[in-house]
Amino acid sequence: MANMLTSELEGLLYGRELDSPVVKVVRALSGHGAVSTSQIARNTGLARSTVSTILADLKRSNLVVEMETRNPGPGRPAVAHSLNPEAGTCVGALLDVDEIRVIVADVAHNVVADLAMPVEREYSPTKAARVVKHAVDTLYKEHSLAYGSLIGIGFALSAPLAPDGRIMRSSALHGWQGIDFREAFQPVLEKPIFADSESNCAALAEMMWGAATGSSDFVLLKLNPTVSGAVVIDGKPLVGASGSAGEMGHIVIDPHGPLCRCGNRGCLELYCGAGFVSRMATDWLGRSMPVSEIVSRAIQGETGFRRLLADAGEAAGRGLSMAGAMINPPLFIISGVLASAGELLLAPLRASYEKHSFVKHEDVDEAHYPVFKAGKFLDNDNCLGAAGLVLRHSSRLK
Amino acid sequence: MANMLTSELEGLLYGRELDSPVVKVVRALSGHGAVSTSQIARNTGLARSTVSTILADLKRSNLVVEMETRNPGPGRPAVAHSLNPEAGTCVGALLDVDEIRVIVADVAHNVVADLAMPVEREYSPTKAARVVKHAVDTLYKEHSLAYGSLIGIGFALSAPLAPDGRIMRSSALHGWQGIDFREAFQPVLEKPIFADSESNCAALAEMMWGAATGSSDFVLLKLNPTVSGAVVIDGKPLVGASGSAGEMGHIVIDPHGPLCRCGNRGCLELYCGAGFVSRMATDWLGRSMPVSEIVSRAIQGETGFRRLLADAGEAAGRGLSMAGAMINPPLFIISGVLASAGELLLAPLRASYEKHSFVKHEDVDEAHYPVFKAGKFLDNDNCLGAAGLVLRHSSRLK
DNA sequence: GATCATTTTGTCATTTACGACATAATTGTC
DNA sequence: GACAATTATGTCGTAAATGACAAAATGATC
Repeated sequence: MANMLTSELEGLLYGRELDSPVVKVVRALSGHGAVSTSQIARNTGLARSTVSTILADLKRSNLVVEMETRNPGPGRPAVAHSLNPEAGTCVGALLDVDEIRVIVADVAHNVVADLAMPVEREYSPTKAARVVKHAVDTLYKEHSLAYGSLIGIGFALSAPLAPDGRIMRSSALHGWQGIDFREAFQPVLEKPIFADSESNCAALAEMMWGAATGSSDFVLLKLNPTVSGAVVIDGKPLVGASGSAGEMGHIVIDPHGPLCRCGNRGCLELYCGAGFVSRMATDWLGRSMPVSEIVSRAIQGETGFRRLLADAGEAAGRGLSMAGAMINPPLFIISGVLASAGELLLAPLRASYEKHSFVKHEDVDEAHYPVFKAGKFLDNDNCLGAAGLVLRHSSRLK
Repeated sequence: MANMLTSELEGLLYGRELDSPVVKVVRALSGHGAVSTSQIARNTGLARSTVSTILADLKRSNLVVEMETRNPGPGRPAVAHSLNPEAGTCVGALLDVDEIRVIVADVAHNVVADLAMPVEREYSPTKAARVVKHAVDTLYKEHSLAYGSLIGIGFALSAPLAPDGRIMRSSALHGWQGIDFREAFQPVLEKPIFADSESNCAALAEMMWGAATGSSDFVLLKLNPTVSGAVVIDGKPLVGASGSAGEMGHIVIDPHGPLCRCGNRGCLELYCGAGFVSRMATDWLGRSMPVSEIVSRAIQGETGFRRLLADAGEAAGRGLSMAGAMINPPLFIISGVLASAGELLLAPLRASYEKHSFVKHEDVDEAHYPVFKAGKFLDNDNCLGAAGLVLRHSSRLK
């Protein structure tokens, strides 16, 4: 049964244009939880009648189920639709420096299973493919899921992926340069695969279910030990000529600054990454302290730690002011560990952005001035987004 | 006769969706000179049959004419199509600080007439509309063109224009903040009007007829007394929340640097604008010298002037490395007065970009590394692009 | 010089998305 | 409780874009 549904779903999703009406509708459904026909029509720009017939097809195939909802205002109450969780499962896999993490989600994007595996550094693509395959097999067996229900696997890569599907050099995935991702992973996994950079996946997660819901243009900045980011234009994360769009952590803000792991001097990462905060804390305390503890101490009111976060926010704001000048997005999402500090980070960040920006707050009315928000996901944004690639099936491995 | 054609053209162009097949075809035709049916199909992504029928319509209305061409390889020779220059005229108008410039071009984008008028600073929108109207009337009379053949007027603004059509504060067009561009200009001109920022128009010109022909993703940097720029993604120049996307001249590269006219410190403009070059030359010579002369002296081999241009290139490269990190475009176009120095500017610029970039040349193969080119238009790029808005009719005043 | 491969072009039946209409289900008001 | 107002939904004819087919016009090959 589930198998039949899955093959139908595959037929409906793949083999189609990347922006065909069907895909748009599924995309809209995969975003918000329960949506009515007319809402989908408004969101996608399609005609109501088109959405209506498509939904009828999807319901006939049991891929979409109805849910009853209340309407606040007058008028006929809307029928809420959502993807049938039983229709299939997706996998999201993160390939990080020293860790491979796999999550299983149903079509409605509820996380069903989660498995993080440490791996020795400098692992090979072949190794990675085998590890993922094994993890998926294990998880499906453990949770008694049918492997046939798996409709696709999305990958979040800690390396740039060029538009042609080739992996570019990165410090995280060593020796992968020049490898064709599809060729390396497709044979082992025997399912449709999708991939994007780790930070683009994170942006996708925030756009579909997080702080950027409903926004199609925003810039994401992730403040972890490494600082990365993504630029989303018109609902699509920018890829770039070599797949490295959004790498804001390595904007050089001081050519005479300290040396960065990337080989340049004075990269933004050195001034607003989690590494900066923990290094400063160590200097101050004489001992090391986990970043999460630094943040919670700051929240509890310890001024020293607050100042550290403010300094990081100041630098981040300066970095984002550059994005503001070039891209001028209506929304900035700040995520990563440091973002859990909330306003302690955001307030100085906003002030610094304003200070270093060309467009001042008074130059424009409120509606035209960018909004700064903390991200919703702190831990598994990239895995979640990778799973999201499958249903959204926006990625570059056809 | 011309009038009949024009009204037909208007009917075909306006009243349609902004990306309807007809508009796409006209757009393709307005770009390259002579294109075959199948080439248009490939460029636009439309089916050959669609293009075929549309072209038939356009030919019947005399808006498109055939030209014979040779084919190099085997196969049936292609029939080249191009817009009929007699079908109508477009106007491009630049509203600058102390100058209003108007050009008239035919539908094939040959410039028919050109008129630059100095105006006193801080002129009002009403004044501007009247001046443009008067200039257009004069030019059409002088060149014995029928006013009825005018199908639309495009404006290049020296101010940000928000997506909703409202003008934001700028140092060039004083007191225009909050004005609805359409409301202010439409009544006076009685023709379809279009508008975009000056630098976005310049980018459009480079994309349609200049150094970025065929590219749909690139970053433009204009090195004039003011330094501006544009970011083109997917064939569309970014607008931004308040219309100030691409304002790269005011990225702060040194928070403790000298004060900039915009009120910040250490903006990029101060290190790579034409103002920087002329200021340094004045210091050195003890007298002022026009930038154009500085450039030609440098070309003739005078090392002092060469060094000045190299310094500007160095700074520009550093600025562009930030665009590289965020956007990672495959192409950078450098235009403005300084770009006439050619490799004297570009060589140090490339070196500096490479030095300050995260993605090094050796990290990727040639195909994934960005190309740096000088722009094709030095003087009237913005006017030309403004006229281009009309046929492309991509702009935000519906 | 005939044949093949190649590329372009136009036509036509099929598919597809849309706009218009009619209908359904609720809230608020008199 | 009836009626207007409002909003959502489904159906159907129409317009439009497409894919498949057939034909045309060349260069290359034997």
